[in-house]
Amino acid sequence: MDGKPSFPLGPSSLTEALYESVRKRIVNGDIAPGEKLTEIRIANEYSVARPTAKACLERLTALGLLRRTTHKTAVVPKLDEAEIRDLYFSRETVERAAVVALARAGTVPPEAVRAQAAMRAAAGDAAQHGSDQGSHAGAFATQVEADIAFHSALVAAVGSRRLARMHEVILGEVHLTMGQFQAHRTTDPMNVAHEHDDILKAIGDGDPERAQQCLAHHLDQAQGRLLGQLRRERSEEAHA
Amino acid sequence: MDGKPSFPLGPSSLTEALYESVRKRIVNGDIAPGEKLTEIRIANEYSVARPTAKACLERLTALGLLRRTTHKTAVVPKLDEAEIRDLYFSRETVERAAVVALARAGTVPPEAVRAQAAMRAAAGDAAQHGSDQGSHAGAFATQVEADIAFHSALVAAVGSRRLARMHEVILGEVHLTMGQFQAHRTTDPMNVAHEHDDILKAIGDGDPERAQQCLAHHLDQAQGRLLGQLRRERSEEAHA
DNA sequence: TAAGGCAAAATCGTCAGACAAGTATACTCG
DNA sequence: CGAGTATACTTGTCTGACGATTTTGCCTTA
Repeated sequence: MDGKPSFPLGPSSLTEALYESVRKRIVNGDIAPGEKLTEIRIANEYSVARPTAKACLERLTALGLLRRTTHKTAVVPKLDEAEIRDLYFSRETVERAAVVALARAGTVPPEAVRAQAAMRAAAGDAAQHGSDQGSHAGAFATQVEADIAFHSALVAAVGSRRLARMHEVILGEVHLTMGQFQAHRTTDPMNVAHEHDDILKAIGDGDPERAQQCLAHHLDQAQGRLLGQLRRERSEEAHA
Repeated sequence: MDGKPSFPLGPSSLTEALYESVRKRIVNGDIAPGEKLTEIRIANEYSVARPTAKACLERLTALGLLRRTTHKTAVVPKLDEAEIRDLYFSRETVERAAVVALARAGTVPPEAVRAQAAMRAAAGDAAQHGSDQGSHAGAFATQVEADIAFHSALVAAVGSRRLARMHEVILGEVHLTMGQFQAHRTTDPMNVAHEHDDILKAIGDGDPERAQQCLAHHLDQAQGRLLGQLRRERSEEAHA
């Protein structure tokens, strides 16, 4: 490493830091949907060896954040309507199993409560800076992270390593769509926070049926916002 | 490649063939539970470059067939009771979603029917060669493959790429436990075939509730056989 | 002008060889 | 026997290279 890397890596292990950095850039739209991501580009931008860049791309591909087939350049996907539906169907499969298990145990995960508090704080920030576009973007990113953290915490709290791994397989795409479509902007963040509260309450009350209903409603709403935004973008393209 | 590889690779792409070969050796016990699997060993046994061996091990690790952490040698896992329970919990999460979706559509997957026929044929072979240990092992392996194919076909028939990917994450371990514990031997293969028939019938009848009950029963039975075998092995070890 | 073909460039797949870092094993000493 | 140290082994990452595949650009033809 004799060059000055464009995206400096921190003190943690190289491949881990590389993966995290590229992942973040994909999720936040810095590397845009449809954009090609070559091993050589990553190797140059981060001053790492090409095999290291390759491993990074392979990992991102395995987690749905990139699409890549043999002998072709990786590309950041943009999900269409059918894919969003499939994503949310699969998401619900995993997360329903999680909330049902938690409700049966009557176990409210502290991490989910913490993520919910972070979500409320971010929602408050968003309302406060409504007229300040720069801080608005920051608060929005925090909302997304808190939302992801909430759902991840629910799944993680079940204590099933395999359920968590299956969740991870789709979480990249979930995160990607939230970044790409920014559909969160089309609703009051407090609505999302209320839906989370409903889920937590049903879990705490030991009511598996209600827990899964609240979750299904919440995910339906989220999916609906994404699909609405997708249709808006498609209609804007048709007029351009 | 100037040496003669110990395990010759076919005409398909190198990394794919390597992965398949090592995966099969792990599943059939040729590379035994607890056994360490170094990059250097794979590179030598297959006459490939070490990075190629590394990529193979990483892929097997991602799919649960190996355990590997940073700076340590990969090892074939042997699942304990808690892990088998977790595996079957997660398996049921995915497969229940699949049979419910299929039953709602009243769609019996032709591939599942085909796998079921293969299973019956293998069960017939097992009964016929009951006293011939060599062919018995072959028929057993075919039963396992047919069983896996049946369940995979159910999930694949939903047409959800993400559900299939989540299933794949656990399928390696499912396959691994079946090979390691050979618990299939502790029941008449026709019992398994009947349980598959029940699932298919419920799907064909468009009865989601019955489909998931039949599946749950089937997986409970399978899990019970595995746990029974695990306890038998543990008690044999205690006496050795 | 548009389409097709071909050559060059770009990218990916895999390799050999090497050095650094981390872990495991063996040996020695108290 | 246990602890510490040295050595061996393995993994992480790199450089440089060759071969294979895909993409791009240019030229020719209809």
